[in-house]
Amino acid sequence: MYFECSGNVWLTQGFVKRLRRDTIAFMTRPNPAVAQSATLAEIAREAGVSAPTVSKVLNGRADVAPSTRTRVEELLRHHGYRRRRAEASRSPLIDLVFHELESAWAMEVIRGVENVARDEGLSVVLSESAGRLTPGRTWADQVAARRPHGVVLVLNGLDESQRALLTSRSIPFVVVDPAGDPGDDVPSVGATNWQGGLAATRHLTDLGHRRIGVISGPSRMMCSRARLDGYRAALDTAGLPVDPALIRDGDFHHESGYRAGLDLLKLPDRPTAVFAGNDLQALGLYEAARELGLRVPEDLSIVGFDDLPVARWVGPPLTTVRQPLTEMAEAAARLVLDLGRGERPSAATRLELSTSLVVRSSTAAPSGEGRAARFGAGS
Amino acid sequence: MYFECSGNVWLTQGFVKRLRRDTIAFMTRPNPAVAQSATLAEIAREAGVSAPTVSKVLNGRADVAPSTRTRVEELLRHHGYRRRRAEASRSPLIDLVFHELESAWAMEVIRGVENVARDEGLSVVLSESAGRLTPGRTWADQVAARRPHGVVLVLNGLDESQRALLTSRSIPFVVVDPAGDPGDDVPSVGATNWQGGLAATRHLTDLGHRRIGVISGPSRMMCSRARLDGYRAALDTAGLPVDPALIRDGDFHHESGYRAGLDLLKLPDRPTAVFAGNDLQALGLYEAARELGLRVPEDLSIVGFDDLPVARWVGPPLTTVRQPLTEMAEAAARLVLDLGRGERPSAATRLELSTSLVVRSSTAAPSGEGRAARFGAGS
DNA sequence: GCTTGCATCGCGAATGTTTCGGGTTGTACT
DNA sequence: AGTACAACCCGAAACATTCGCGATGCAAGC
Repeated sequence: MYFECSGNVWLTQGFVKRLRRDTIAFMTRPNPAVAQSATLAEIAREAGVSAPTVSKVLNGRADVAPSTRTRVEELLRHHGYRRRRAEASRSPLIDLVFHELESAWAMEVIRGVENVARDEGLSVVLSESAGRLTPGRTWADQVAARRPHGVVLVLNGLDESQRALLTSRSIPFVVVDPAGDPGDDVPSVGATNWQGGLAATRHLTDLGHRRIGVISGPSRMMCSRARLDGYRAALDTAGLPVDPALIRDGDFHHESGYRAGLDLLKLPDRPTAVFAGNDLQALGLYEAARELGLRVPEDLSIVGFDDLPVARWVGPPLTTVRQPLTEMAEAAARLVLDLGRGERPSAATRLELSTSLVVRSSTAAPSGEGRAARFGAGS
Repeated sequence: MYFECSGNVWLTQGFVKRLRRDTIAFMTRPNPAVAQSATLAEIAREAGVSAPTVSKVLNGRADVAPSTRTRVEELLRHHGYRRRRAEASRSPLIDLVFHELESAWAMEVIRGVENVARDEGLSVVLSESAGRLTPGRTWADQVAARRPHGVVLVLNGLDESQRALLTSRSIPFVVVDPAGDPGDDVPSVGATNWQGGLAATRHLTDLGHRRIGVISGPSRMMCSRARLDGYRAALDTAGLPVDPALIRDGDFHHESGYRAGLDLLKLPDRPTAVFAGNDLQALGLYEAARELGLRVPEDLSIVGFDDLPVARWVGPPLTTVRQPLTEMAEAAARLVLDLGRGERPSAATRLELSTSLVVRSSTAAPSGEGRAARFGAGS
């Protein structure tokens, strides 16, 4: 066995032993200047409580009076307390918290985090923040209690108190596809949604479409807005007007794609193509088109977003913007682990992986217009 | 707060306190007859080693001489050692181990386990057993190290040594949809696959189909075989011959459904209906049918199995056999937790949830035959 | 033969954690 | 006012686990 000593210097056992004997254990004594910070017991004494109480504070147990808790926390912070034994008391875990555990979307992310975790010998803890837990205990409490190496969050919003909790326990975290304001100084990983929306729409304008509808995601989510703006930019570039009547809101689920689709397709001057916002909404749109007897892509071109596995499997295979969800999750996991090792600048990192258009068979030139169909439906 | 006392009797705090005061703590003393089994320290003394050494044995650390290890293990077994404090030294976790983390299938199972876990204040640890870990450490080692309340397994096979490891750490486990021999005395949760295959096929015979193909799953998996046998039984009941030419093997993935579908549909006397074995294969079959210009359900009826969310979303919506994956996973999770509490007879439990046919729009009466189509394709 | 290098094994002491009984306080009911 | 009760809070003691070191044994080199 070897001993690692301050970074990259390795000492053999024999050397250490000789050194210790020769120097009469002078150098190997814990150096008070480097200050192994106080022990739990010392903190306790100073705070005028018992060791178990301090332990409880550290572990976020419930039965500590708020006043005591703050006093102890103060002292802990002041002393820069660190568990003396067992810095390995971080569990070999990485937490993955979804706001809502649904759809194939989540699966891709899970896979990505799983991959990285396995490489690092860690396991993945999955939780959903939406449903309520035992009252008083949020996901953050549970996460803090198990001391994982890091947390990957897929949330709509990050509560300030939860964030403080993680920070105080020095558990690093990264947000995937954050919905919040971009002003946040939270490290995050996303995709180039704007460019994706642009590419999707430009693909349609390039095919010759002039009336292009869009079903946007929830407007509170940044990614929806970015995609929508990409759509607008593409229309603008092509010299086409942005018609508010062709813009519909959805919630990224199948059902809303169906409803918004019916709306759009029943317009007197219906669009010949629709950018569906995501793949699930695109599937809903398929259904609406079927119901109205419209053929895809002959009568209606459709572009999705995400490139879920199912996009390849539906009929006709869906043209969509590939969002590298698995890679994004991998990047997030790696980033959070690096943060834990202190290997990254603490400057908030914002990583954006690029999207790419995947052309399949759900898009074609508009048939009813002046220009003849230029492309067939073949894949 | 209430105190539970031996099963269903609940005592109020006041009552307990009064009792304790009045009886001068006589009755509430730990009863030596109920024998809190030996502590770690006692075991250590008896074995002639120190407490830390026993601790290491318990936790499977490496640095214990084999002879010492066996001696201590012997004593532990002999005394029926149990952690005295901290029966809660089980982490508030429940492990969920997949052989392969793929497809929407897994997502449903995850959701089910998640639901139960949240109710119980536990978190879910997800792992995949297929890829290799750091050499020498299998999923079972990791699971054993974190002492979860239970393990839900979704595996093809359960290694004997891994099983022994879990048993020796008294970590209960349950297998979902086991692929192995039914002779196993492992508690498990499944679905009525045979009945499902029967119902799917009978639905087709009832519609008037006479040539019904089937794309089976991997034959080593019990569920595939059960579904196939259900298919056979249904044909038999309807007085139809079982034509081996109409039976194809798949691997439950989209691609194999496509290939097998092409095979079947190119037969000179092609089937008018196919039971696709599962939903993914049904989607592959859709694609094959599209490619050959066959309409579903007019020219070809298709029945799937599983009822994944996507089954509702494809065009036409897929008639399929609903397998209550989420409920199965919930049942498995509950079962494994009950096992951990010793609330179930140790007799191996085999739970089978029932499947049910969900008729959508991918099935109709055969059109080319004597009897006219009786049902339209509308949903 | 003696030293050196290295690995294995086990312990003492330090450290953190859990259990669970008891004190204190606030509240509702008599 | 008195009683009963439950919530809340804390600590002593019991307990498990880790750290660092020493002891021992083996093999190679001088």
